[in-house]
Amino acid sequence: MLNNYNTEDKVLLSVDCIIFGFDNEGLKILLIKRDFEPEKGKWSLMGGFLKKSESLNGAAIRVLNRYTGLQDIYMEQLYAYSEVDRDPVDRTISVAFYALINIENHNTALIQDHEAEWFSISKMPKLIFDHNEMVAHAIRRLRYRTSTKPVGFELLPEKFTMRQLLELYEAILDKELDKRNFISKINSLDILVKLNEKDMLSSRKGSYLYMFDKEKYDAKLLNHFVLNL
Amino acid sequence: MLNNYNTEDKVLLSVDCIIFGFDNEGLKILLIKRDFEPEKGKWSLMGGFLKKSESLNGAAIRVLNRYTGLQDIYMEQLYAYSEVDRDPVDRTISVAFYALINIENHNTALIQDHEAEWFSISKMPKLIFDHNEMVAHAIRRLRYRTSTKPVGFELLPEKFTMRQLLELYEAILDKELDKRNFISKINSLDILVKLNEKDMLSSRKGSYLYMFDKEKYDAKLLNHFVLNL
DNA sequence: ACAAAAGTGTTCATGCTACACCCATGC
DNA sequence: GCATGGGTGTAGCATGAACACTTTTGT
Repeated sequence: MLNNYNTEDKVLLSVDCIIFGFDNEGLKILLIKRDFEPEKGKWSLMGGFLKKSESLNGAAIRVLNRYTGLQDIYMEQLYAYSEVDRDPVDRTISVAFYALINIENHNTALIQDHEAEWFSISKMPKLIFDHNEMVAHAIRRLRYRTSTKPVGFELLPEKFTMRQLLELYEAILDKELDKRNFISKINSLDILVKLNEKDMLSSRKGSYLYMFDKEKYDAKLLNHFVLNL
Repeated sequence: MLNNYNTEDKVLLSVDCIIFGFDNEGLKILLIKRDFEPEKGKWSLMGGFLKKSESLNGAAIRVLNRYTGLQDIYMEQLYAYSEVDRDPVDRTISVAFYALINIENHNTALIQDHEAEWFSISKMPKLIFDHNEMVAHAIRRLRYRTSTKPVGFELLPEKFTMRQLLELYEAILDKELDKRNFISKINSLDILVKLNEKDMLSSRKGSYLYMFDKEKYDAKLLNHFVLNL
Protein backbone atom coordinates (compact mmCIF):
# COMPACT_ATOMS: atom_id res chain seq x y z
CA MET A 1 0.00 0.00 0.00
CA LEU A 2 2.92 2.37 0.31
CA ASN A 3 4.05 2.62 -3.24
CA ASN A 4 0.95 4.16 -4.71
CA TYR A 5 -1.49 6.96 -4.14
CA ASN A 6 -4.59 4.83 -4.54
CA THR A 7 -6.82 6.79 -2.29
CA GLU A 8 -6.46 10.01 -4.22
CA ASP A 9 -8.89 11.37 -6.79
CA LYS A 10 -7.96 11.19 -10.45
CA VAL A 11 -9.19 13.76 -12.91
CA LEU A 12 -9.25 14.52 -16.59
CA LEU A 13 -6.56 16.86 -17.83
CA SER A 14 -6.81 18.61 -21.15
CA VAL A 15 -4.74 21.09 -23.09
CA ASP A 16 -6.15 24.01 -25.05
CA CYS A 17 -4.10 25.88 -27.62
CA ILE A 18 -4.36 29.54 -28.45
CA ILE A 19 -2.84 29.71 -31.93
CA PHE A 20 -1.75 33.14 -33.07
CA GLY A 21 -1.15 34.09 -36.66
CA PHE A 22 -0.47 37.37 -38.40
CA ASP A 23 -1.35 38.61 -41.85
CA ASN A 24 -1.82 42.00 -43.43
CA GLU A 25 -5.14 42.39 -41.64
CA GLY A 26 -3.65 42.00 -38.20
CA LEU A 27 -3.25 39.54 -35.39
CA LYS A 28 -5.47 36.49 -35.58
CA ILE A 29 -6.44 33.40 -33.68
CA LEU A 30 -7.34 30.03 -35.11
CA LEU A 31 -10.61 28.59 -33.78
CA ILE A 32 -12.58 25.48 -34.55
CA LYS A 33 -16.17 24.44 -34.41
CA ARG A 34 -16.21 21.90 -31.65
CA ASP A 35 -17.07 18.49 -33.10
CA PHE A 36 -18.33 16.67 -30.06
CA GLU A 37 -20.74 17.18 -27.25
CA PRO A 38 -21.28 19.19 -25.18
CA GLU A 39 -21.37 22.51 -27.01
CA LYS A 40 -20.93 20.78 -30.34
CA GLY A 41 -20.86 23.32 -33.15
CA LYS A 42 -19.78 26.23 -30.94
CA TRP A 43 -16.50 28.03 -31.46
CA SER A 44 -13.70 26.70 -29.35
CA LEU A 45 -9.96 26.60 -28.92
CA MET A 46 -8.19 23.55 -30.22
CA GLY A 47 -7.81 21.08 -27.45
CA GLY A 48 -7.38 17.50 -26.49
CA PHE A 49 -7.05 15.29 -23.47
CA LEU A 50 -3.72 14.47 -21.93
CA LYS A 51 -2.74 10.84 -22.36
CA LYS A 52 -0.94 9.02 -19.60
CA SER A 53 2.09 8.54 -21.77
CA GLU A 54 2.80 12.16 -22.68
CA SER A 55 3.70 15.42 -21.01
CA LEU A 56 1.47 18.47 -21.25
CA ASN A 57 3.87 19.94 -23.76
CA GLY A 58 3.69 16.73 -25.75
CA ALA A 59 -0.08 16.87 -25.73
CA ALA A 60 -0.09 20.47 -26.89
CA ILE A 61 2.31 19.66 -29.71
CA ARG A 62 0.12 16.74 -30.73
CA VAL A 63 -3.01 18.89 -30.77
CA LEU A 64 -1.31 21.64 -32.73
CA ASN A 65 -0.02 19.19 -35.28
CA ARG A 66 -3.37 17.53 -35.64
CA TYR A 67 -5.09 20.75 -36.60
CA THR A 68 -2.39 22.58 -38.52
CA GLY A 69 0.05 19.94 -39.72
CA LEU A 70 2.84 22.03 -38.21
CA GLN A 71 5.80 20.96 -36.12
CA ASP A 72 8.61 22.78 -34.35
CA ILE A 73 6.43 25.66 -33.35
CA TYR A 74 7.03 28.27 -30.70
CA MET A 75 4.80 27.33 -27.82
CA GLU A 76 4.54 28.34 -24.22
CA GLN A 77 2.50 27.06 -21.32
CA LEU A 78 0.15 29.71 -19.99
CA TYR A 79 -1.92 28.64 -17.04
CA ALA A 80 -3.99 25.84 -15.58
CA TYR A 81 -7.73 26.45 -15.42
CA SER A 82 -9.42 24.44 -12.75
CA GLU A 83 -12.74 25.86 -11.66
CA VAL A 84 -14.82 22.93 -10.50
CA ASP A 85 -17.68 23.55 -12.90
CA ARG A 86 -15.72 24.81 -15.90
CA ASP A 87 -16.71 21.78 -17.96
CA PRO A 88 -20.30 20.70 -17.34
CA VAL A 89 -19.73 17.07 -18.30
CA ASP A 90 -16.92 15.90 -16.13
CA ARG A 91 -14.33 17.40 -13.86
CA THR A 92 -11.66 18.59 -16.25
CA ILE A 93 -8.65 20.74 -15.56
CA SER A 94 -7.29 22.39 -18.64
CA VAL A 95 -3.81 23.72 -19.19
CA ALA A 96 -3.67 26.44 -21.82
CA PHE A 97 -0.77 26.91 -24.21
CA TYR A 98 -0.25 29.56 -26.79
CA ALA A 99 1.55 29.04 -30.06
CA LEU A 100 2.91 31.41 -32.66
CA ILE A 101 2.79 30.28 -36.26
CA ASN A 102 3.54 31.68 -39.65
CA ILE A 103 0.08 31.91 -41.09
CA GLU A 104 1.29 31.05 -44.56
CA ASN A 105 2.74 27.72 -43.56
CA HIS A 106 -0.14 25.79 -42.15
CA ASN A 107 -2.02 23.10 -43.91
CA THR A 108 -5.20 24.70 -45.23
CA ALA A 109 -6.77 21.38 -46.09
CA LEU A 110 -6.52 20.25 -42.50
CA ILE A 111 -8.04 23.52 -41.38
CA GLN A 112 -10.98 23.05 -43.68
CA ASP A 113 -11.48 19.47 -42.56
CA HIS A 114 -11.85 20.67 -39.01
CA GLU A 115 -13.99 23.65 -39.92
CA ALA A 116 -11.40 25.92 -38.43
CA GLU A 117 -11.26 29.64 -39.08
CA TRP A 118 -8.98 32.55 -38.41
CA PHE A 119 -10.52 35.37 -36.36
CA SER A 120 -9.14 38.82 -35.75
CA ILE A 121 -8.45 39.20 -32.07
CA SER A 122 -10.66 42.25 -32.11
CA LYS A 123 -13.59 40.26 -33.47
CA MET A 124 -13.55 37.10 -31.45
CA PRO A 125 -16.79 35.22 -31.10
CA LYS A 126 -18.02 33.92 -27.79
CA LEU A 127 -16.17 30.70 -27.07
CA ILE A 128 -17.15 27.69 -25.01
CA PHE A 129 -16.39 27.31 -21.33
CA ASP A 130 -13.64 29.62 -20.12
CA HIS A 131 -11.86 29.82 -23.46
CA ASN A 132 -12.37 33.57 -23.85
CA GLU A 133 -10.56 34.04 -20.57
CA MET A 134 -7.71 31.89 -21.84
CA VAL A 135 -7.43 33.99 -24.97
CA ALA A 136 -7.35 37.21 -23.00
CA HIS A 137 -4.63 35.76 -20.85
CA ALA A 138 -2.65 34.64 -23.89
CA ILE A 139 -2.78 38.10 -25.42
CA ARG A 140 -1.48 39.62 -22.20
CA ARG A 141 1.34 37.12 -22.08
CA LEU A 142 2.23 37.66 -25.71
CA ARG A 143 2.42 41.40 -25.11
CA TYR A 144 4.74 40.93 -22.23
CA ARG A 145 6.83 38.31 -24.01
CA THR A 146 7.33 40.73 -26.85
CA SER A 147 9.43 42.89 -24.58
CA THR A 148 11.64 40.07 -23.37
CA LYS A 149 12.12 37.69 -26.27
CA PRO A 150 12.21 38.01 -30.03
CA VAL A 151 8.94 36.18 -30.44
CA GLY A 152 7.63 38.39 -33.20
CA PHE A 153 9.67 36.62 -35.83
CA GLU A 154 7.77 33.41 -35.19
CA LEU A 155 4.70 35.03 -36.67
CA LEU A 156 6.32 36.34 -39.85
CA PRO A 157 7.62 34.66 -42.97
CA GLU A 158 11.31 33.91 -42.93
CA LYS A 159 11.97 37.08 -44.93
CA PHE A 160 10.05 40.18 -44.00
CA THR A 161 10.17 43.94 -44.32
CA MET A 162 10.55 46.45 -41.54
CA ARG A 163 7.04 47.59 -42.22
CA GLN A 164 5.69 44.09 -41.63
CA LEU A 165 7.62 43.86 -38.40
CA LEU A 166 6.35 47.25 -37.31
CA GLU A 167 2.77 46.39 -38.10
CA LEU A 168 3.09 43.11 -36.28
CA TYR A 169 4.28 44.84 -33.12
CA GLU A 170 1.55 47.42 -33.48
CA ALA A 171 -1.01 44.63 -33.75
CA ILE A 172 0.36 42.77 -30.74
CA LEU A 173 0.65 45.84 -28.55
CA ASP A 174 -2.49 47.45 -29.94
CA LYS A 175 -0.91 50.85 -30.24
CA GLU A 176 0.76 52.95 -32.88
CA LEU A 177 4.52 53.02 -32.91
CA ASP A 178 6.81 55.63 -34.37
CA LYS A 179 8.49 54.20 -37.45
CA ARG A 180 11.90 55.74 -36.88
CA ASN A 181 12.10 54.98 -33.20
CA PHE A 182 10.94 51.44 -33.81
CA ILE A 183 13.54 50.79 -36.46
CA SER A 184 16.37 52.17 -34.41
CA LYS A 185 15.36 50.14 -31.39
CA ILE A 186 15.16 46.98 -33.46
CA ASN A 187 18.49 47.73 -35.06
CA SER A 188 20.11 48.35 -31.72
CA LEU A 189 19.24 44.80 -30.72
CA ASP A 190 21.44 43.69 -33.61
CA ILE A 191 19.65 40.44 -34.26
CA LEU A 192 18.50 41.00 -37.84
CA VAL A 193 20.28 40.44 -41.13
CA LYS A 194 19.48 42.85 -43.91
CA LEU A 195 19.31 40.98 -47.19
CA ASN A 196 20.37 42.21 -50.61
CA GLU A 197 16.88 41.61 -51.72
CA LYS A 198 13.81 43.75 -51.90
CA ASP A 199 10.14 43.12 -51.61
CA MET A 200 8.71 44.89 -54.66
CA LEU A 201 5.07 44.18 -53.94
CA SER A 202 4.32 46.87 -51.45
CA SER A 203 5.83 49.89 -53.19
CA ARG A 204 7.50 51.13 -56.34
CA LYS A 205 10.76 51.75 -54.57
CA GLY A 206 10.75 48.34 -52.95
CA SER A 207 11.73 47.68 -49.37
CA TYR A 208 14.60 45.60 -48.08
CA LEU A 209 13.92 42.20 -46.68
CA TYR A 210 15.33 41.11 -43.35
CA MET A 211 15.77 37.81 -41.59
CA PHE A 212 16.00 37.06 -37.92
CA ASP A 213 19.52 35.91 -37.09
CA LYS A 214 19.04 33.26 -34.47
CA GLU A 215 22.73 32.47 -34.24
CA LYS A 216 23.61 36.07 -33.52
CA TYR A 217 20.88 36.15 -30.93
CA ASP A 218 22.05 32.96 -29.24
CA ALA A 219 25.68 34.02 -29.44
CA LYS A 220 24.94 36.98 -27.25
CA LEU A 221 23.64 34.67 -24.56
CA LEU A 222 20.64 36.88 -24.56
CA ASN A 223 18.20 34.68 -22.87
CA HIS A 224 16.19 37.76 -22.50
CA PHE A 225 16.49 41.34 -23.52
CA VAL A 226 14.50 44.43 -22.80
CA LEU A 227 12.67 46.09 -25.61
CA ASN A 228 10.62 49.09 -24.59
CA LEU A 229 8.31 50.07 -27.40
CA MET B 1 -22.30 7.87 -24.43
CA LEU B 2 -22.15 11.45 -25.61
CA ASN B 3 -22.26 13.27 -22.35
CA ASN B 4 -19.02 11.99 -20.91
CA TYR B 5 -15.40 11.56 -21.75
CA ASN B 6 -15.17 7.96 -20.57
CA THR B 7 -12.51 6.83 -22.95
CA GLU B 8 -9.97 9.39 -21.80
CA ASP B 9 -7.15 8.81 -19.32
CA LYS B 10 -7.45 10.20 -15.84
CA VAL B 11 -4.42 11.23 -13.87
CA LEU B 12 -3.39 12.41 -10.44
CA LEU B 13 -3.03 16.14 -10.02
CA SER B 14 -1.14 17.65 -7.14
CA VAL B 15 -0.22 21.12 -6.00
CA ASP B 16 3.15 22.09 -4.55
CA CYS B 17 3.68 25.34 -2.68
CA ILE B 18 6.81 27.42 -2.61
CA ILE B 19 6.40 29.43 0.56
CA PHE B 20 8.59 32.50 0.85
CA GLY B 21 9.32 34.29 4.06
CA PHE B 22 11.72 37.05 5.01
CA ASP B 23 13.61 37.80 8.20
CA ASN B 24 16.74 39.70 9.07
CA GLU B 25 18.86 36.93 7.61
CA GLY B 26 17.29 37.14 4.19
CA LEU B 27 14.79 35.47 1.92
CA LYS B 28 13.73 32.00 2.98
CA ILE B 29 11.67 29.07 1.88
CA LEU B 30 9.70 26.72 4.06
CA LEU B 31 10.38 23.04 3.42
CA ILE B 32 9.19 19.85 5.02
CA LYS B 33 10.53 16.39 5.52
CA ARG B 34 8.26 14.31 3.36
CA ASP B 35 6.23 12.00 5.57
CA PHE B 36 5.21 9.30 3.13
CA GLU B 37 6.78 7.10 0.52
CA PRO B 38 8.48 7.42 -1.85
CA GLU B 39 11.36 9.62 -0.76
CA LYS B 40 10.07 9.66 2.80
CA GLY B 41 12.34 11.77 5.01
CA LYS B 42 13.75 13.82 2.15
CA TRP B 43 13.24 17.57 1.91
CA SER B 44 10.29 18.57 -0.16
CA LEU B 45 7.92 21.38 -0.94
CA MET B 46 4.58 21.31 0.78
CA GLY B 47 2.09 19.61 -1.41
CA GLY B 48 -1.11 17.69 -1.66
CA PHE B 49 -3.37 16.05 -4.16
CA LEU B 50 -6.19 17.87 -5.84
CA LYS B 51 -9.61 16.67 -4.75
CA LYS B 52 -12.42 16.48 -7.24
CA SER B 53 -14.40 19.05 -5.36
CA GLU B 54 -11.87 21.88 -5.31
CA SER B 55 -10.00 24.11 -7.72
CA LEU B 56 -6.21 24.15 -7.89
CA ASN B 57 -6.23 27.42 -6.02
CA GLY B 58 -8.45 25.85 -3.40
CA ALA B 59 -6.07 22.95 -3.04
CA ALA B 60 -3.09 25.27 -2.69
CA ILE B 61 -4.88 27.28 -0.03
CA ARG B 62 -5.77 24.10 1.82
CA VAL B 63 -2.18 22.87 1.74
CA LEU B 64 -0.82 26.19 2.88
CA ASN B 65 -3.27 26.37 5.72
CA ARG B 66 -2.53 22.82 6.80
CA TYR B 67 1.18 23.53 7.21
CA THR B 68 1.18 27.11 8.42
CA GLY B 69 -2.24 27.78 9.87
CA LEU B 70 -2.44 30.87 7.69
CA GLN B 71 -5.30 32.16 5.57
CA ASP B 72 -5.72 35.05 3.14
CA ILE B 73 -2.24 34.76 1.81
CA TYR B 74 -0.81 36.18 -1.39
CA MET B 75 -0.52 33.25 -3.74
CA GLU B 76 0.06 32.87 -7.43
CA GLN B 77 -0.05 29.91 -9.74
CA LEU B 78 3.32 29.27 -11.35
CA TYR B 79 3.43 26.40 -13.76
CA ALA B 80 2.29 22.84 -14.37
CA TYR B 81 5.02 20.20 -14.25
CA SER B 82 4.15 17.15 -16.24
CA GLU B 83 7.16 15.10 -17.27
CA VAL B 84 5.96 11.52 -17.54
CA ASP B 85 8.44 10.13 -15.03
CA ARG B 86 8.58 13.03 -12.61
CA ASP B 87 6.99 10.96 -9.87
CA PRO B 88 8.23 7.36 -9.86
CA VAL B 89 5.13 5.94 -8.21
CA ASP B 90 2.28 7.03 -10.37
CA ARG B 91 1.67 9.46 -13.17
CA THR B 92 1.24 12.76 -11.38
CA ILE B 93 1.06 16.23 -12.81
CA SER B 94 1.87 18.91 -10.31
CA VAL B 95 0.89 22.55 -10.42
CA ALA B 96 3.24 24.77 -8.47
CA PHE B 97 2.12 27.84 -6.56
CA TYR B 98 4.18 30.31 -4.66
CA ALA B 99 3.03 32.14 -1.57
CA LEU B 100 4.38 35.11 0.32
CA ILE B 101 3.92 35.12 4.06
CA ASN B 102 4.94 37.24 6.97
CA ILE B 103 7.36 34.93 8.67
CA GLU B 104 6.30 36.14 12.12
CA ASN B 105 2.68 35.17 11.68
CA HIS B 106 2.76 31.50 11.02
CA ASN B 107 1.96 28.83 13.49
CA THR B 108 5.27 27.53 14.77
CA ALA B 109 3.67 24.55 16.48
CA LEU B 110 2.26 23.33 13.20
CA ILE B 111 5.63 23.77 11.58
CA GLN B 112 7.27 21.67 14.24
CA ASP B 113 4.62 18.99 13.96
CA HIS B 114 5.43 18.62 10.30
CA GLU B 115 9.17 18.82 10.78
CA ALA B 116 9.23 21.86 8.57
CA GLU B 117 12.17 24.23 8.41
CA TRP B 118 13.03 27.57 6.90
CA PHE B 119 15.98 27.53 4.49
CA SER B 120 17.81 30.48 3.03
CA ILE B 121 17.30 30.47 -0.69
CA SER B 122 21.06 30.47 -1.07
CA LYS B 123 21.40 27.30 1.01
CA MET B 124 18.65 25.10 -0.32
CA PRO B 125 19.08 21.36 0.09
CA LYS B 126 18.45 18.96 -2.72
CA LEU B 127 14.70 18.42 -2.95
CA ILE B 128 12.68 15.49 -4.22
CA PHE B 129 11.55 15.10 -7.81
CA ASP B 130 11.57 18.37 -9.77
CA HIS B 131 11.02 20.57 -6.73
CA ASN B 132 14.33 22.40 -7.09
CA GLU B 133 13.27 23.42 -10.55
CA MET B 134 9.99 24.71 -9.18
CA VAL B 135 11.81 26.79 -6.60
CA ALA B 136 14.11 28.30 -9.20
CA HIS B 137 11.08 29.16 -11.28
CA ALA B 138 9.32 30.73 -8.30
CA ILE B 139 12.30 32.92 -7.52
CA ARG B 140 12.40 34.16 -11.11
CA ARG B 141 8.71 34.94 -11.00
CA LEU B 142 8.98 36.71 -7.67
CA ARG B 143 11.78 38.89 -9.04
CA TYR B 144 9.71 39.84 -12.00
CA ARG B 145 6.57 40.37 -9.94
CA THR B 146 8.49 42.75 -7.74
CA SER B 147 8.70 45.18 -10.61
CA THR B 148 5.01 45.07 -11.44
CA LYS B 149 3.14 44.70 -8.18
CA PRO B 150 3.74 45.72 -4.59
CA VAL B 151 4.29 42.17 -3.47
CA GLY B 152 7.11 42.98 -1.11
CA PHE B 153 4.76 44.12 1.59
CA GLU B 154 3.29 40.64 1.84
CA LEU B 155 6.58 39.45 3.27
CA LEU B 156 6.98 42.14 5.91
CA PRO B 157 5.19 42.85 9.16
CA GLU B 158 2.38 45.36 8.92
CA LYS B 159 4.69 48.10 10.13
CA PHE B 160 8.21 48.17 8.78
CA THR B 161 11.16 50.48 8.32
CA MET B 162 12.63 51.64 5.06
CA ARG B 163 15.72 49.65 5.84
CA GLN B 164 13.69 46.47 6.13
CA LEU B 165 12.01 47.18 2.83
CA LEU B 166 15.34 47.89 1.21
CA GLU B 167 16.90 44.72 2.54
CA LEU B 168 13.91 42.71 1.39
CA TYR B 169 14.24 43.99 -2.15
CA GLU B 170 17.96 43.37 -2.06
CA ALA B 171 17.31 39.81 -0.95
CA ILE B 172 14.70 39.20 -3.64
CA LEU B 173 16.74 40.73 -6.43
CA ASP B 174 20.03 39.45 -5.07
CA LYS B 175 21.82 42.72 -5.64
CA GLU B 176 22.75 45.79 -3.69
CA LEU B 177 20.56 48.83 -4.05
CA ASP B 178 21.41 52.44 -3.41
CA LYS B 179 19.59 53.57 -0.32
CA ARG B 180 18.73 57.07 -1.54
CA ASN B 181 17.62 56.03 -4.99
CA PHE B 182 15.57 53.22 -3.53
CA ILE B 183 13.76 55.44 -1.08
CA SER B 184 12.94 58.07 -3.65
CA LYS B 185 11.62 55.47 -6.09
CA ILE B 186 9.46 53.93 -3.42
CA ASN B 187 8.21 57.34 -2.35
CA SER B 188 7.38 58.28 -5.91
CA LEU B 189 4.98 55.35 -6.07
CA ASP B 190 3.10 57.05 -3.25
CA ILE B 191 1.67 53.91 -1.74
CA LEU B 192 3.16 54.07 1.74
CA VAL B 193 1.99 55.85 4.87
CA LYS B 194 4.67 57.16 7.17
CA LEU B 195 3.63 56.63 10.76
CA ASN B 196 4.34 58.87 13.74
CA GLU B 197 6.08 56.00 15.31
CA LYS B 198 9.64 54.82 15.36
CA ASP B 199 11.30 51.49 15.58
CA MET B 200 13.89 52.00 18.32
CA LEU B 201 15.42 48.54 18.16
CA SER B 202 17.73 48.97 15.24
CA SER B 203 19.43 52.23 16.17
CA ARG B 204 19.75 54.90 18.79
CA LYS B 205 18.16 57.47 16.59
CA GLY B 206 15.25 55.24 15.73
CA SER B 207 13.73 54.90 12.29
CA TYR B 208 10.24 55.74 11.17
CA LEU B 209 7.79 52.95 10.58
CA TYR B 210 5.73 52.75 7.41
CA MET B 211 2.66 50.87 6.32
CA PHE B 212 1.55 49.83 2.89
CA ASP B 213 -1.55 51.82 1.96
CA LYS B 214 -3.66 49.37 0.01
CA GLU B 215 -6.52 51.82 -0.44
CA LYS B 216 -4.26 54.41 -1.98
CA TYR B 217 -2.84 51.77 -4.25
CA ASP B 218 -6.24 50.51 -5.33
CA ALA B 219 -7.57 54.03 -5.76
CA LYS B 220 -5.00 54.66 -8.42
CA LEU B 221 -6.36 51.77 -10.43
CA LEU B 222 -2.80 50.65 -10.60
CA ASN B 223 -3.26 47.08 -11.56
CA HIS B 224 0.37 47.18 -12.31
CA PHE B 225 3.17 49.68 -12.10
CA VAL B 226 6.73 49.73 -13.22
CA LEU B 227 9.44 49.80 -10.64
CA ASN B 228 12.96 49.67 -12.00
CA LEU B 229 15.38 48.98 -9.20
C1' DA C 1 32.92 62.27 22.63
C1' DC C 2 31.92 58.65 19.93
C1' DA C 3 29.66 54.97 17.67
C1' DA C 4 25.86 53.48 14.79
C1' DA C 5 22.25 53.87 11.93
C1' DA C 6 18.87 57.44 9.87
C1' DG C 7 17.90 60.72 6.75
C1' DT C 8 18.45 63.69 2.86
C1' DG C 9 19.76 66.33 -2.91
C1' DT C 10 22.40 67.11 -6.81
C1' DT C 11 24.88 66.13 -10.88
C1' DC C 12 25.70 63.54 -14.84
C1' DA C 13 24.80 60.18 -18.40
C1' DT C 14 21.65 57.62 -20.80
C1' DG C 15 17.64 56.45 -23.10
C1' DC C 16 13.11 57.71 -24.75
C1' DT C 17 9.99 60.74 -27.36
C1' DA C 18 8.58 63.63 -30.75
C1' DC C 19 9.02 65.17 -35.04
C1' DA C 20 9.63 66.17 -41.09
C1' DC C 21 11.88 65.77 -45.18
C1' DC C 22 14.17 63.62 -49.26
C1' DC C 23 14.58 59.22 -52.05
C1' DA C 24 13.61 55.86 -55.54
C1' DT C 25 10.64 54.01 -58.66
C1' DG C 26 6.60 52.74 -61.78
C1' DC C 27 3.20 54.59 -64.00
C1' DG D 1 5.97 64.76 -63.24
C1' DC D 2 3.63 62.77 -59.72
C1' DA D 3 2.05 59.59 -56.45
C1' DT D 4 3.42 56.03 -53.22
C1' DG D 5 5.69 54.01 -49.72
C1' DG D 6 10.87 53.70 -48.12
C1' DG D 7 14.31 55.42 -45.58
C1' DT D 8 16.81 58.45 -42.46
C1' DG D 9 18.68 62.10 -37.82
C1' DT D 10 18.30 65.34 -34.11
C1' DA D 11 17.05 68.05 -30.13
C1' DG D 12 14.60 68.27 -25.87
C1' DC D 13 13.14 65.77 -21.99
C1' DA D 14 12.73 62.39 -18.42
C1' DT D 15 14.61 58.84 -15.94
C1' DG D 16 18.16 56.22 -13.67
C1' DA D 17 22.82 56.01 -11.56
C1' DA D 18 26.38 57.59 -8.82
C1' DC D 19 27.72 59.75 -4.96
C1' DA D 20 28.79 62.00 0.88
C1' DC D 21 27.65 64.39 4.62
C1' DT D 22 24.80 65.78 8.68
C1' DT D 23 21.58 64.31 12.35
C1' DT D 24 20.21 61.95 16.40
C1' DT D 25 20.83 59.79 20.61
C1' DG D 26 22.42 56.05 23.91
C1' DT D 27 26.41 54.76 25.93
